[in-house]
Amino acid sequence: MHGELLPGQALTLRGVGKEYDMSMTPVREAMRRLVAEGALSLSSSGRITTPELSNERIEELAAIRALLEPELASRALPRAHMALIERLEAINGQIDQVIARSDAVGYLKHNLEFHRTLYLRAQAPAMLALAETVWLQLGPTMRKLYGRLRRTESPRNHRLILAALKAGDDPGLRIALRSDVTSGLRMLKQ
Amino acid sequence: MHGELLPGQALTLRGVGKEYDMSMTPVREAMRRLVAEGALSLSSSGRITTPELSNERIEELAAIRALLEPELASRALPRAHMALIERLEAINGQIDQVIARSDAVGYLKHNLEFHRTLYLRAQAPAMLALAETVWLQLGPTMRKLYGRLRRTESPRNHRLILAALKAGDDPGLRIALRSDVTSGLRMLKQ
DNA sequence: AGGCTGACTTTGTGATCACAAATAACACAT
DNA sequence: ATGTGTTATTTGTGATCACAAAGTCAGCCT
Repeated sequence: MHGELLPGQALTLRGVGKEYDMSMTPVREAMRRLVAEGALSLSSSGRITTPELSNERIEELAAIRALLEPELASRALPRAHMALIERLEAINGQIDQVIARSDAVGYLKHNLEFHRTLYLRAQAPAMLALAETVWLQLGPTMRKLYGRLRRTESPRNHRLILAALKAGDDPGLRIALRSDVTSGLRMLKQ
Repeated sequence: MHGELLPGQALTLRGVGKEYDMSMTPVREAMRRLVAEGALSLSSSGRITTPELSNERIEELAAIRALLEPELASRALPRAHMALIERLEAINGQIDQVIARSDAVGYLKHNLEFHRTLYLRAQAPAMLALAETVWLQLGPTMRKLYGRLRRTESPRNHRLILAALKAGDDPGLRIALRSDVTSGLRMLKQ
């Protein structure tokens, strides 16, 4: 999810098992789970790698984000008090620092933390779980294409989100989210 | 997904393994996958059962369906030729027969087949996978509450969907889908 | 130099086992 | 009859193993 792994990276049961000092069995269960969620892909011969997404798949996943995340934000809006907004602003500050260091993994991590912090207020666990599934699928690809992201865009969109939250402006919030989610991913294709 | 299992039903690794004549290991992998998708729930002690959904969860899952499925139908619309519409009409005929027999599992199966047949044309595999995840979570609950479903509603909504498909009416199609998806599930809460 | 065949290694699969935790069953006392 | 303590059984967990398929690599031939 945070882009620690690049697309196409192979993972072996014994290798990961040794890395975390456990046997193959629990690793298998975890891998199978991640394959089921689309976070890892399983070749016909059983080999497991991080997925290499086609442009069409990237666009589709972006469309799903654009569908789910404005809804999550909208549901969080009535419950978004000042304490939450302040926490989001703090996370935004961390994002600025991470961008300054051009730390791709840190950027992905804090950016997702911003979104998750907001969505947790939506009281919609199933919807949030679907969104996280999508993030998981995009992680390696976003890391690989981090250099192409217009990193100046993201903080601006986040500020628009915060402004809409403060104003209680639901349509504005939905638009800000859609544009935050798709502006980042528009850069990724090709 | 088809409601063969009722909510709260317990499943054991050894039991399912014996049923399908295999050892615990592959059963464990399958169960873990289904737990990850929300199709089964894992108690704190590791026991596995089909989920018993709260009213809030049912509403949330219905909201997700209402978000995803109109989008899938809309994407299928430009590619929906007469052959597809005829297949959907045939499935609708089977649904009528199944309702006459009050066959809950058959109803769920054919109803989902109707939706999946349409959505396959959307060329959006990730979005369809998310929709199927939701269906999987709802299966046992829909079966349990099948008696409460207004079974006369569903064929009418399906006819509205088919009419919108024939007319190439995108807004009408989206509305028909939203109402098909939510009218069924509105009955489920309490 | 390039491609092919062979042997060797890596890897996932399914099965089985020991173990501990949790559940179920049961007997007993009140 | 009901609650309680103990015993027996069921159950998931993690580890290990044999096996077959897949992948890798070296050496040889053309």
